[in-house]
Amino acid sequence: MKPGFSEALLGWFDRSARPLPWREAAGSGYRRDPYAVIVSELMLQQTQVATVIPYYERFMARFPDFESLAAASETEVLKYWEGLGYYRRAKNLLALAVMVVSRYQGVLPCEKKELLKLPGIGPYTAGAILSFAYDLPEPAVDGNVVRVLSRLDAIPHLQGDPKSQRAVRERVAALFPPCRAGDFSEALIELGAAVCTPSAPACQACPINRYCLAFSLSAVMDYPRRRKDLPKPASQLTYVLIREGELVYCRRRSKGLLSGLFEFFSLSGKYGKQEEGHVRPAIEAHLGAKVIKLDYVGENRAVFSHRIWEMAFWEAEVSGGAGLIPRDGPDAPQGSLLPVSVESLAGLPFPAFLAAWRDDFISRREAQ
DNA sequence: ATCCGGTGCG
DNA sequence: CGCACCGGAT
Repeated sequence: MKPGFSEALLGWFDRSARPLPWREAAGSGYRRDPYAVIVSELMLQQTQVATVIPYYERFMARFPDFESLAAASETEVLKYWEGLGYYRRAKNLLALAVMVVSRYQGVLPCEKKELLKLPGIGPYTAGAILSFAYDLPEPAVDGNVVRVLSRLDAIPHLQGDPKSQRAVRERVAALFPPCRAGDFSEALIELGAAVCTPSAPACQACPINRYCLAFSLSAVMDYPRRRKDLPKPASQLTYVLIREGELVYCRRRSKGLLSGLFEFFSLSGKYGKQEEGHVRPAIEAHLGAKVIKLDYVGENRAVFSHRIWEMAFWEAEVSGGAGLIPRDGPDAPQGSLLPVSVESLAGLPFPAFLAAWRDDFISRREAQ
């Protein structure tokens, strides 16, 4: 690399870095608080900065350190994660806090090998912790950095490809300046997020464009190569928000997609406005209760990384169901419905596409 | 409608 | 190494 590269990047970072809540200086010898780095980096996996900011603020106010988080219930942690997606990250974060408190006396290790043993910590996040918190010259290679380096060297890396990630890690390791490792690491990511963006890079404003091979070849958009996404199979289902008096029947998904989150009663198959004649007997058969009132609410789609759900929403009022429902508490196995009071409904974690409906339902009940 | 993205498992 | 895992921005 020509001389002046890291100076140009760091100078731009000093002028332009956004003042993000997790970039506050830490006390006590760390560049940044390791706990704050973990929370923000777990949230930032697969998720945009603007989305994360309010979640981070609420989470850190409620769980300010490993100890407070380790003592929390999974349901409460998921509630603070509600709407952020990829809920396994929240469960990993809780498990990590428990391990840090029980096995490391509340102090995060500062060795890559140890960090990689913790749940939710892979090569990127380990590098981010080591460079952001401990100021060590460990590469933190995320999608931004792969893109920046792919363009800088005009190497057609394949996004998400482990071989490309490894190659970029080695390249970044060789680029570290003699000091300011943490700032350098963050600057590469910041540049990818703010300047060297995927579809509309601001090359004219880029502080390192004179070092960029793809720019000099007028071929920036050729790098990196995008992985072609697989087709997403669609499935159809029907959700029914069943109310009996001041109770709503919910269940908790125990594995796979959205596991740990709550949902309403569901049927496979999408039954729309015209198919009340199928929905009503299905509810009555499952609950052993009489449906007093049944309203079609609408339809919705949930697009996941690998599949699509096409859904119809109904609301039902029943009587005579409560005696037949096992009252197993919040960790009841998947499939068994439990009655939840309308007041406590807002405190349970639901996937985003149901949370909006739930909140609308609650405000309609309050308006009465 | 399309684009974007780390970790962990088998 | 392919696939499972979400939601918001554009």
